[in-house]
Amino acid sequence: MTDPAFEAHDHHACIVDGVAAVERACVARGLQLTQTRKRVLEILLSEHKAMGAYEILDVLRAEGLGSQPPVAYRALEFLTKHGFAHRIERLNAFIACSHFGDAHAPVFLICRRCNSVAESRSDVAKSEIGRIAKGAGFVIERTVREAEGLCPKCVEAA
Amino acid sequence: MTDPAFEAHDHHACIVDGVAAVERACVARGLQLTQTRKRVLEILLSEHKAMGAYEILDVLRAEGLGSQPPVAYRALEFLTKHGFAHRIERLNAFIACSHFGDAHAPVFLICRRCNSVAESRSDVAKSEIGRIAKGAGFVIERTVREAEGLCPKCVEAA
DNA sequence: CCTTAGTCGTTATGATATTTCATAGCAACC
DNA sequence: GGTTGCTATGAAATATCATAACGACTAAGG
Ligand SMILES: [Zn+2]
Ligand SMILES: [Zn+2]
Ligand SMILES: [Zn+2]
Ligand SMILES: [Zn+2]
Repeated sequence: MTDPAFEAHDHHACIVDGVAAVERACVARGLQLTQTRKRVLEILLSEHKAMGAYEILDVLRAEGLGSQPPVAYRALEFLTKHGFAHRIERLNAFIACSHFGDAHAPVFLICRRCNSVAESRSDVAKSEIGRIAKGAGFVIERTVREAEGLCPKCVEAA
Repeated sequence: MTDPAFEAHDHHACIVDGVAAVERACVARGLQLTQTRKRVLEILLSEHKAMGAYEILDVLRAEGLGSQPPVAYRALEFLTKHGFAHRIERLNAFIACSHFGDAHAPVFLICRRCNSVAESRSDVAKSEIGRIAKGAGFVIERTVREAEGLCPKCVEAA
């Protein structure tokens, strides 16, 4: 078992398919994928890495799509709110969702050497954090599960 | 099964015992629990809530123990580095460790209503995130596992 | 036309974190 | 005693991340 983010793949298709899927979802759910929102999604899809809000803003600014922080944050809020992107708490950064579809509780593997980020989905109910919460009578609404370390390539390189 | 953070307990003992345990550990490991470090630990222990660095700094400043951000951050770095406190990524804030002792991979339950935070320990190797990483050939060095939701009290109140 | 909800652009501000350079205290060693 | 190395501090500036607030624009529905 390997992960797209950690191995070679047709990345152009990654981007095209990702945008198309979100476009379909927005139509289906009556959401407006405005130009800025779409562009931010493309920027996030352009690499399997997490990008900071200001890094994204730099690109928008260069393209004349906005220059102030709220422009980027609003687009990111839209994308994360609807599950098209995720926020990586450990990095204060964002990444496009790579398990697109329904709502899910993502798990991230973050390589500290090459900065790649892989997303896995997981069932909170069956996870350890779910078990702990249940035992404590705690009702989970959202989870943050991120592991930092070395990806297969970087382990090999080291 | 319940959690200290989520139920009534002798909180004064919580603080005293917590400081005493860290003092012993510092002696044992040859670490220096300086006045500022000790005071920051006490501040963190004073509540089962996460506190922001500047919130802590305000207290230090009022007591003449330092007024600049690095003063608070250095003490927090010391405490987190040695496992006496943890950083809650979701909140950009810090909390005293409540499972004091050896190195561990903490799991946090964060109540969004009353802001209490409970810490559990867990074995990464046996957790879902560990299983996912293993399958991907990813070597974990650190994990962030935080659940946000409602604690037992707040569930009942709602 | 008018209203309303959503979006957008901008200014200003707040909150969090790091970098940099300089200094103080202390113990080991010669 | 003087030097060296180490750890902790102090102080200033800067970098990074995030939100509040307000007015203007626009599309959809009556
Ligand atoms: Zn996802
Ligand atoms: Zn890597
Ligand atoms: Zn702990
Ligand atoms: Zn609560």
